[in-house]
Amino acid sequence: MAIQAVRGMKDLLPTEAAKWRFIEGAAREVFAAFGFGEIRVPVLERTELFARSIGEATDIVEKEMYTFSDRSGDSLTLRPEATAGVLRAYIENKLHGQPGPHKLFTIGPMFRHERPQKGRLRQFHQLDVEVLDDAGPLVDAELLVMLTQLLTRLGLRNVKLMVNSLGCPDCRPNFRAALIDFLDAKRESLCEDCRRRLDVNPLRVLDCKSEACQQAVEGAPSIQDHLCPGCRQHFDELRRLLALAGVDHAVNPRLVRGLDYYVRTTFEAVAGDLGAQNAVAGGGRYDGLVERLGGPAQACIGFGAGIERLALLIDDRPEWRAGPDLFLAAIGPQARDWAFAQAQDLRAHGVWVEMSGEDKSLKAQMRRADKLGAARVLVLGESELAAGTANVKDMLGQGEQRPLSLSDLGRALFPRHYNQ
RNA sequence: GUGGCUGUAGCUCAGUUGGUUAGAGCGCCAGGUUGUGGCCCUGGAGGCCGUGGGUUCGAGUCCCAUCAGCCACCCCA
Repeated sequence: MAIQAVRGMKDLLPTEAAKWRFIEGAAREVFAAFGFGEIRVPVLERTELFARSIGEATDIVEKEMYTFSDRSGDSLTLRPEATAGVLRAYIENKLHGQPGPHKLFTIGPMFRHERPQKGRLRQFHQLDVEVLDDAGPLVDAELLVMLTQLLTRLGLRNVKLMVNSLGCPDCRPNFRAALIDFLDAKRESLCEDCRRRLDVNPLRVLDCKSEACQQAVEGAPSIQDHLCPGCRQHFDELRRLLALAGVDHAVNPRLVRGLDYYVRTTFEAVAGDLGAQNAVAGGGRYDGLVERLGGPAQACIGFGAGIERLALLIDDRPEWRAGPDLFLAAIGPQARDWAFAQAQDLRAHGVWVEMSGEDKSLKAQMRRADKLGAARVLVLGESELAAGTANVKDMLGQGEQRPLSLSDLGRALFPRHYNQ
């Protein structure tokens, strides 16, 4: 029995990888325009880092992390998200000593032991963006503009941006208390999960999918009515700036986040045609986190976007399947030797060349060239070799052929490649 | 972690109430003029019917277990 990939871990084949390069390339360009620098951090961190940042009581930390002891007995964890590691690196390398704000992005795999389904894998990949040491609503707005530009660049329509404010340590407790008061009276009509949530994380009851809960939640107090003046002003300013930048969005007072560290601005980009796992990007402000991880008190904001989920929304493009620039169809040992040597020279100039690895009939070689999607084929036999001239066939059009001197083939066919 | 559906050729799938050598389309290979692809025709290769047990004279078809995939719950990107 052949060995299979670990559950929830997927191979990325060349065609799919091309799509990923497109996504990552677009992200790099957009992020660069907003002044973000790349940071690469380890995939393994000390378990404690995530317990402290994400929150002990979250599902992620409680039951979804890949945690193990290494050979020296340290408890390590494959990162379930990127922010904690980036902040650790930020603090450890004392980047906070430099004048801020610091804009960082990273791209890579995350790991969560969940049951796989559409848009959800155990190893998945995120584009992750963080702005450190900036409290203002202007950065919040810029981050959302950047996300919007990225989605546009990727050709994604039918993605909705939802924003909310979660309040801060000053005002959230009030809201929380009001919410618990309200829900407690309806405890009986809540689903089993939500009765548990009521004690652990009452905000989550708000976005429960069960109909009973949706009804019960009808008329519940809204965080939007409980924001303290500071949070209120922050949120209003954010919305004003979003309007100025022309960013379409909706305020969703029930939008909550699964990680404990979020405060104030939170947001989520939701794709209409993705099924149940429809959040394609999500993030928010985490002002107290750097301090909690042992750094200075600095306000920060960031978001993560799921590459797999973005990829599900993007159709293949023909340019990702482009074929060789030239196929060398050689007949006979001498022609094959010449073609072999010529191929290496063309490649040294950056031309994509293919030739048949075996001594096949010309017909077979032509078929091969066609299958590969070669733009042109050079037909080369003993007589052409002797004459120093061979036909080049255009495979993309009607198949016209024209004779070409073999002595400066590369320069004649690919002047751009040869003139630099 | 819970529930439902699915697992037959490289891919997409047929496979009658359990009954001989398991099929199709696409793809692949070769040929259809001696040195020219795409369309067409002919031939060919390729399956421990996910895996392990069981029932039966006989299992791709039935039962159990297991693994994997999909979808949903949950959670989230």
